[in-house]
Amino acid sequence: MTKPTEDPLALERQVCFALVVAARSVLSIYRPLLEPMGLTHPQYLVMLALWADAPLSVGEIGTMLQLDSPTLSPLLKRLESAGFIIRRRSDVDERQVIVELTPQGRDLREQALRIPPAVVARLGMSIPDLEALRESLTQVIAASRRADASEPTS
Amino acid sequence: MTKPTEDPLALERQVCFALVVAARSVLSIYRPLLEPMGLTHPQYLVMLALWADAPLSVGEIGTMLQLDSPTLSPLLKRLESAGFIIRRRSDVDERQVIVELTPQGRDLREQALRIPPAVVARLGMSIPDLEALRESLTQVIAASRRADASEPTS
DNA sequence: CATTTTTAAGTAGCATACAATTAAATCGTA
DNA sequence: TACGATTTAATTGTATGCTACTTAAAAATG
Repeated sequence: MTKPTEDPLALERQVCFALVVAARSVLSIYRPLLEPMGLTHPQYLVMLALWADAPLSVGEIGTMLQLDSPTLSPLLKRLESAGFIIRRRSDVDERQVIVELTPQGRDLREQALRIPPAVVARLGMSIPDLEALRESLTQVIAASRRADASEPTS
Repeated sequence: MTKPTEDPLALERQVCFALVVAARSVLSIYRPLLEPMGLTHPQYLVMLALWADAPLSVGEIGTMLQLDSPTLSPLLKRLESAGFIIRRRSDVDERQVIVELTPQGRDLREQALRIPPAVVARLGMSIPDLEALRESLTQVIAASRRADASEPTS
């Protein structure tokens, strides 16, 4: 029974504040689980994309993860020096860089299978609650994308 | 009617992926609105905390925003050189640094009042939907904090 | 009262994100 | 076919976040 504030700038009313803190909080649960695998969370997301559908171009990974080349390029370099992926220029279109899994990168999937259940266990939230949250977040993502699309280009 | 995948590592099933992308997407809506004020989103959050309850120590801001001193220190320096805040050592406890608003920082609140409605407008989501989302996120934050608290300390 | 422990900020180093720019390859079209 | 426009990555520079460590001050303890 918290008294509702009328202040529109109250921290506890800001959806984006809740969003940012929730993301950071959940990431802090992933971190110790991913660390033994030698992956950060963004790197883990790239690996998820590759396990689902390798090989992928940098651009395709960017579309799937909503990340740009300035973020992906150094990240992919680190994944390559870790031995999980290989990057090569496409023969068909030399502008594109194709990202492929190494056997080592493929093998990592085995360990990754333990991550989602471990996260759910540590969170202690019900699967339906998490499902509902994911649906809700997907709506926000769609809404944001619409907003971006209609933004006036200078 | 998307066919549900049985793959537990499918990107579209990862709550944390949705969380991270949603946060980034909504931030991209704030960015052009905050830029004319000369604020980034984390800086905006610090200002919200100060508008609500200045003066605050660095530690108090960290508690409210769930941020540590390594993040806050440089951020506060930038807010200070922008002329929005002043930092001074506490007289009572010289370990603490007290953050105070400048008149300029106080005045900025006027412009900030336009931010929340502008974000809601651009998102195009209903207030009840946003409220429900915020509630849901607050649950996740609480769950994460419990998980962190119970984490075995090495 | 002296020493140890704890606490509050800050610094150093690393890994994202993002805006702006660059470089190279491809495409479209005259 | 030549050439300007577009596309794909990468690079540069700035601002978070986080881990590990440092410094200084306050608190606790013998």
